[in-house]
Amino acid sequence: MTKARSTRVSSRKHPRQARSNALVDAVLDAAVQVLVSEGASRFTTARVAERAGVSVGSLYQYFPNKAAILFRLQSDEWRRNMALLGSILEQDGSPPLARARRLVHVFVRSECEEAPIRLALGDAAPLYRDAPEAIEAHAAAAGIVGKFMAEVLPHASDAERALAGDLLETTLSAVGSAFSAEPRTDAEIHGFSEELADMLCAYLQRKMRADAAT
Amino acid sequence: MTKARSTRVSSRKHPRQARSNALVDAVLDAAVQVLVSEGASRFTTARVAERAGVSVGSLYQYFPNKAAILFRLQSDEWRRNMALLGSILEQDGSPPLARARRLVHVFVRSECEEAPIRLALGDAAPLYRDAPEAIEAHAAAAGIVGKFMAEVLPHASDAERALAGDLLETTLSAVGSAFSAEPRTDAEIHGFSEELADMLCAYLQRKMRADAAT
DNA sequence: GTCTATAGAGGGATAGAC
DNA sequence: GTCTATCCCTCTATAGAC
Repeated sequence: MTKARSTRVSSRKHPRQARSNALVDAVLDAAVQVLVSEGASRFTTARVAERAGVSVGSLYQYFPNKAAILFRLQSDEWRRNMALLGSILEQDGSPPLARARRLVHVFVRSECEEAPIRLALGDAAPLYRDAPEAIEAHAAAAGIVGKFMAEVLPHASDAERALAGDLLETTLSAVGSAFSAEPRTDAEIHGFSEELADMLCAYLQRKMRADAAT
Repeated sequence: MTKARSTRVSSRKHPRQARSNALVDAVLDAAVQVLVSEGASRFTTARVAERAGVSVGSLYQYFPNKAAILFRLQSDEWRRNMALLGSILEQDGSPPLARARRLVHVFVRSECEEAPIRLALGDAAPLYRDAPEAIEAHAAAAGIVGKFMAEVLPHASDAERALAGDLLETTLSAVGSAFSAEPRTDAEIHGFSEELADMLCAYLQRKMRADAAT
């Protein structure tokens, strides 16, 4: 039993990247707890170790330094978002705009659920934007989105598709993140998602009309 | 003469909020220099004072603590963005969608120019999101955008207008910020702005059609 | 493998001289 | 008003016992 008191923070779906050490899991869970409950500036190795019920010494045997813990948390989040993106956008069968709309709803809701950790992580982690994992994640996303765009705009040039896909990806990610920065009710989430989906679909439909008129 | 070497960083338009102390200006300029050249984690009162050519003691006579310096930088940025928003969106004469498009171009370019400072500031400032100045800035923005929306969607309900306006504001701000996180060429800035403007206009036009069919 | 104890560095803020 | 010197605290990371 961990010391986890009342605050349910890590929704505990995501059964943690297969086969790790129990201590590593404890540290990562504790890291999330500390980040959310104490804030980024009070995120220290000592506090994480204490909350995890292990000693700093042990912690440092599995993580070379503090940044490595934060980085691992960030990587996990990237992986989850990739999985989400792929699983929804690649469902053949339903029409493209329906898939896009569904993605918006699921993604925005997911962002809201993980907002506390995401915000604290953003404060604590001076952006791993250039890390290989980040490049890789972004490439994967671009691939999935690219496939989607090819389906939607079959006659457009690669450059046009890339630009449009980039705009969609950036918008979904940035707007979802900004919206979830404040606590939201279910109704707010639904209403805003619907409106955001409207915007993206209006844009896509305009593009599709132009593409069809080739 | 300051020690400022080669890097031109603060575009030195914005003649610094009327009537301040020279020392305050020196500190704020130095703060930007340190933030951009050394990064958020190395932003210390000692370094700022050194770069400004004053002592820490003097610095602390004008700023109660380190956070106050960062906060002042942040406030200044909010003010500038408000001025930009108002000056473009409230130009009567040109049609609404043209103003919106122009706003996108100017705003994205502005964001790119100030990206280094904005990024570093974001890393350094554990969220001023709830500060009165932030609330105030956001309220001012909502007012300007609200007026614009009233012009564009005269028959819509207040709630509908608020939702649409909120989406536009959030999108412009969040997407502009995300886009400018990486260095961009002039061509990239122009192309992306045009595409973003297309998206926002496609959304607005759909809304306007629905509004006209009341 | 895991612990305790601590070295070692850095930085925020202030006291008191000038 | 401005400076120098320094206090005190926090934190990372490791050394060495068990």
